[in-house]
Amino acid sequence: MQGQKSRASFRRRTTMADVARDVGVSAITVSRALRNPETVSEPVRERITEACRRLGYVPSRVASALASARSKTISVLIPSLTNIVFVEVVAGIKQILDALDYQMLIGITGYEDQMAEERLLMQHLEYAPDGILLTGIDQSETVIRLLGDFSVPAVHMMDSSERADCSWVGFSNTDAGAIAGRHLLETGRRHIAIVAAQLDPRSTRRCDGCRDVLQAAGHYDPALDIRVPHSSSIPLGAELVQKLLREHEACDAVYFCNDDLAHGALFWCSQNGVAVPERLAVVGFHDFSASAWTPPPLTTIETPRQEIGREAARLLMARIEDPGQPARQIDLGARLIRRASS
Amino acid sequence: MQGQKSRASFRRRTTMADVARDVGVSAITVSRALRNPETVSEPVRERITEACRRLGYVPSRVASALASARSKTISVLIPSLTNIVFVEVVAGIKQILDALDYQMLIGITGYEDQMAEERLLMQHLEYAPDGILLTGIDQSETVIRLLGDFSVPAVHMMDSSERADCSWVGFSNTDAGAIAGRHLLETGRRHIAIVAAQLDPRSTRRCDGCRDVLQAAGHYDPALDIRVPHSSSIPLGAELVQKLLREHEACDAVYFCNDDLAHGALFWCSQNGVAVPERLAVVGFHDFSASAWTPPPLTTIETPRQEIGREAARLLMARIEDPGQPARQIDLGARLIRRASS
DNA sequence: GACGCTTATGTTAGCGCTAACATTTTTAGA
DNA sequence: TCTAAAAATGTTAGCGCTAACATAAGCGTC
Repeated sequence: MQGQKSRASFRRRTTMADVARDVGVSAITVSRALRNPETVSEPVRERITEACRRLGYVPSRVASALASARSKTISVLIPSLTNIVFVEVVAGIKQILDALDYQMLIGITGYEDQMAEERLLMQHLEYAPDGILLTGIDQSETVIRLLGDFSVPAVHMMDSSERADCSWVGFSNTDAGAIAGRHLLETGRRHIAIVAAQLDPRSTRRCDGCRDVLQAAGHYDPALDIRVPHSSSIPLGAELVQKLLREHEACDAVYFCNDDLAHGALFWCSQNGVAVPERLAVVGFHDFSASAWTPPPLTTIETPRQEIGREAARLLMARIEDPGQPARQIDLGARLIRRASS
Repeated sequence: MQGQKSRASFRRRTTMADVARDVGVSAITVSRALRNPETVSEPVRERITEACRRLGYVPSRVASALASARSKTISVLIPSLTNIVFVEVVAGIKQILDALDYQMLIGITGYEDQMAEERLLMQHLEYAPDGILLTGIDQSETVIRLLGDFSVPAVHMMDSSERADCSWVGFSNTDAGAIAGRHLLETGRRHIAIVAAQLDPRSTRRCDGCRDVLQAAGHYDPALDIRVPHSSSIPLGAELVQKLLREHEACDAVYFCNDDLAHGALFWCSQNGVAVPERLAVVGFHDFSASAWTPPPLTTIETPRQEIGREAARLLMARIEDPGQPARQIDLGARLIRRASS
């Protein structure tokens, strides 16, 4: 317990000054040896490295962040941690951040109103993140203004936009929905239901994209456009398909805006003698790992979620390095995976 | 662009001193008004609150952390972000932290060796976390020593231990495996396979628990104890069950140490005419949400993952508040969910 | 009305590090 | 050999906040 300090109750941590004293150089030299090794002569650098190890020195990021105005931290705001879709995005982000020695703070917006996102952003600004990754492109004016006021670079994920003044990495949800609609029309379906849950701007756009295609072909039936606010799940999919078939006998296809709804529908159909795709074609969205194995395997729209996370993180890092850089937009697309359910 | 500061290129953020100057008090009074409102007289407090809002003041956690030696941050070390099991634990943790205004840094150990965990811990110590949540109880001596040296309270999750000197929240993987083994024996199975992937100490313990029960009953066959290092997935489950049935005709039951393996097995069986449970009983582990819907629904061991996250976070917070507190152990148990697959 | 006692606010210093500039030492070039 | 440039290291100050210790103001009390 030597080296006890009055302020805190625990053993005082070894500081850069301790290492400097040990080696016989100034603190800034230690700082340089650790951050820009090439600016320190080799013999000194080696003695510093050795002393760090010997003394068990662990640098303080907190002090570093305060002194340098660089926290080496970014905030990631996603709607949910239990939805595997966003977790995969986060996993992609983390891959890139780990390599660049950045940390990530996660904020959960919870599919709530824009006010909630503003509050969450303000909380995260307290941590002085060097950048922010946001889900979707429908942030409020306040959010945009806050980001500007605090000069925090931001990249939006999982959607697309025409605006040239914001950076995003994602795909067009509208186009992706349209792909599903076209596919069902092309396979001869004429009574196509659109079923969505967990209504956020992105799933709404996916539905609208599909609807527009059906409408243009003259096969849109509003009674088959079912959007419920509940959160997306397997049981909900089972429940909704059951209701749909009971109330709309003519319905011969369903586009679900999430694979888990589609899985629920497929399980229910296989357990209740509804032939898929003969009686009912099913298309999902996101291509979850189980979708290749459901009875029957699910036709769905694949979205490059990890890749979106990685690219968004790369883009954000580039903008942190060089804040003058113009906004960039990266459309990674979404594509139809055709399997036996349609 | 008024208020430009020389050091950083962006607009200088409003500080506590700015607010203090505006209101005509000292900085410490502003600090108190924000952290311990009851220690500041009402009129002053109101003027401060108003000035904060008007000036768009956002406190700096970085400065606060440095000055107070409390980062209001904890580190959570988990093996993987793509495995839903750990994400659910994290979701539980986050619930508690949000309410207490703590943030979480996530570290991914990647099922790797203990050295990797040590390196990761050292990295996280740079952020001066107020506490750490670890997965499993098999950390190396170095990890334990580091935590002691830096006086960082730790709570282990997802497993149990006899040791009274460490805090954990979880369940006995050994017992959980034993439950599966007993269940299969009780339903008359005599050629029970144990199949595991992603071998970490916890899944190994789950297998060993099952093995010991089979052994005690005289029905353990080492040839049916199959443990592969690959990561757990649906396709792997399908592949392994196929191989198993081909090579061991007598086998009449399988215990999988993860539900996704079991799902793969069930899908393969249903697509290849293997009757479950008549020809082959299947038991999984973790009770994923899809397990109630597979063909047939899967018998599995339910583990309270969100609850483990919540309780672990609560326990950690209690130990941060009062470091003198003795270590506590909370066994939340694991229980058999019997469905049609056995 | 001087005494303690509480409540409200202020002063000072410093958390551990790094930016900016200053200085010294080395190296290269004419 | 001298000079200029480059490389290596140091000095100073301060990031924005809070702990610890003043101090001042209110308030009853004998």
